[in-house]
Amino acid sequence: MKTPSDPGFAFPDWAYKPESSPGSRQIQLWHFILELLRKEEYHEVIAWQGDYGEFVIKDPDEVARLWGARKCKPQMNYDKLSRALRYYYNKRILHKTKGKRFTYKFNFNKLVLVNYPFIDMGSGRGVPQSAPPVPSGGSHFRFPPSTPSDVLSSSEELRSPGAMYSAVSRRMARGSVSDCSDGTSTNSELEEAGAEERGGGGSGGPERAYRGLLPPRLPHDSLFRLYGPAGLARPTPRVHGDPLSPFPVSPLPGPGLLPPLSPAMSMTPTPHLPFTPSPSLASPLMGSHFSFNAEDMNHYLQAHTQSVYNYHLSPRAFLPYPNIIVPQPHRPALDKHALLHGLSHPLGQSLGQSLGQSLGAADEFKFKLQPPPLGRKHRETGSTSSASSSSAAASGPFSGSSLNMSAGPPKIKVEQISDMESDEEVEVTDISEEDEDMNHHDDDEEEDCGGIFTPLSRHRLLLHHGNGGVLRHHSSVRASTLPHANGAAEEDDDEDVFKTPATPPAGVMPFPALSLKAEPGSSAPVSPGGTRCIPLKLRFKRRWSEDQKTEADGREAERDGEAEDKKVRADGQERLEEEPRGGAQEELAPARGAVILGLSLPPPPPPTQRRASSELQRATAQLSLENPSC
DNA sequence: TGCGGAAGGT
DNA sequence: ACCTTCCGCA
Repeated sequence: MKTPSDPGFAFPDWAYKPESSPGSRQIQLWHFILELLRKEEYHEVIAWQGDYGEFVIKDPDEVARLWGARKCKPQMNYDKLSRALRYYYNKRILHKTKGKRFTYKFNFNKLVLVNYPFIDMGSGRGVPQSAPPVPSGGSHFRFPPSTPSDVLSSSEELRSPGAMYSAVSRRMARGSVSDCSDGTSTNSELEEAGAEERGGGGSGGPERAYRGLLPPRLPHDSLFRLYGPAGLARPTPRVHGDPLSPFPVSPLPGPGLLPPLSPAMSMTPTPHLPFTPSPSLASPLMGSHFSFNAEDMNHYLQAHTQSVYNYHLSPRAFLPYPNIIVPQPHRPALDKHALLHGLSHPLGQSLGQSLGQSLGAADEFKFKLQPPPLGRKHRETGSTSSASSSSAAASGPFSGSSLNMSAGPPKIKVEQISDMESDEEVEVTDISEEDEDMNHHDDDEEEDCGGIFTPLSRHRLLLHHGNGGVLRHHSSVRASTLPHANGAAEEDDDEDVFKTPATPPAGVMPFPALSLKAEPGSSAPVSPGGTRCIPLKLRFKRRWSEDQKTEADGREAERDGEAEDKKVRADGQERLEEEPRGGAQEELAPARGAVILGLSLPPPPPPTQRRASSELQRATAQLSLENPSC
């Protein structure tokens, strides 16, 4: 199949195809939905609601019309659109919120938001509820078990928890946009509409901010600092450079090596990933997740919610943003790495591209994560979730993140090892798109890809990177080995997704290699060599130790929240927020961090965290929804 | 309303 | 692969 190369790392197709990108003509429905959700202009027709990732189609006909316009299918109607949405159930991209009309919920874990930076779920602003998606609890995310579909897919598609973070970041990076890529596109109706509203609305504010989020890759250091490594302490490591990497990159290898894929990536990964959740990823080793301080973690968490973050991004996403790339001036090492990875220069290239190209194009990155899980379906029924949850957590959603790229030498694949049946797969997605040019004007809210990377963003990104890097390695490495710790994992699949968060420990890391750069104070750049040189093992060990500590703390935190999901809905979002807090936090934390990195995120988080969220939200990029060509 | 099979298109 | 279209069932 797809696998291109052997190796392995493959993203789900849907995650990273270029076509999927928002801008592209081939935009996928879920991408489109996210785009609409992120735009205030459309909040009257579709908006985040309640639970994290939950949205309501307020005007089905209009949404269908917009979708039809985007796809040049004038005959589109809600009946058809909803059929398409139902297909997502099996893919686990979406679930239906039972009992609520026209209300669906994204399974962020799987999504690759990458592509969408915009996702912000909530802009909150306008929207009433706004808040969407963010999970406060971070972990909570679980979906409701309900869906049978969960089953799964095995494919790569879904599952990877860990990844999420990355995704987020990526998204940020990307910005969205299609336009960027296409250049042309974009605009169409949506834009039009948007324009109108915007003008009046003021949407500008937040969104713009959002853009900033993503920084280019470089930041890791910065990020790191921000949060302070303190916690971490780990000196070393850090990450590497890439920040991003959530994906994939290569894992292991050297750390430093790879630069991150995309800017986006950078962000994400790093930090935290929460854990590794996925079986695959998570390796035993990892268990620990990376460590960051608790505090740091918390921050992250707060900032975003984990869940959301989990999305994977698609590779392409990165591409778009040229800017993202790393700022750092030099980084020789990176370059090299970049090559491997695909990332290349800072500037221009977006990771994505490179990745694709380098790796081989088509598959671009192949990060393969794991094989698809089989079992889910069976389990679904059970829904059991809770138990699994923990386990799940472990494997969690996030785990996916680990993506790895294989870049260099070490290639680490993330494949599952055995494949057990478990499900967990890791996904990784990256995003890459090509970036067009570097410049986009920021201005636009909508389109600009460029905007995304504003300074602000950068900072944040940086943070992520720092941490992330380390983690990733672990994860990646581990992934291969790991079995799920929990047996439960199997079951959860569905839930997994949501759960993800919980496990803190692990760490997540999904990000592989890339990140690793070193960072420390000294030079940012990690040289590939350098980093690599150091034995990874050592590094891991160190981390591991730390992680373990953390884990211990965090671990239990996880809870499930299964029931909650469902219920939550009923209550409303609010509940969500509350729950998470307790023990969950810790767990979440990692996740969140990711989020932060990533970026965008959903909506507003809970009150406490809101601020972070908001920032994220702001960051959101813009995209154009419709397709001009039609 | 919502689900999901089936056929077909790209 | 990802819908789009159509349709029967609940």
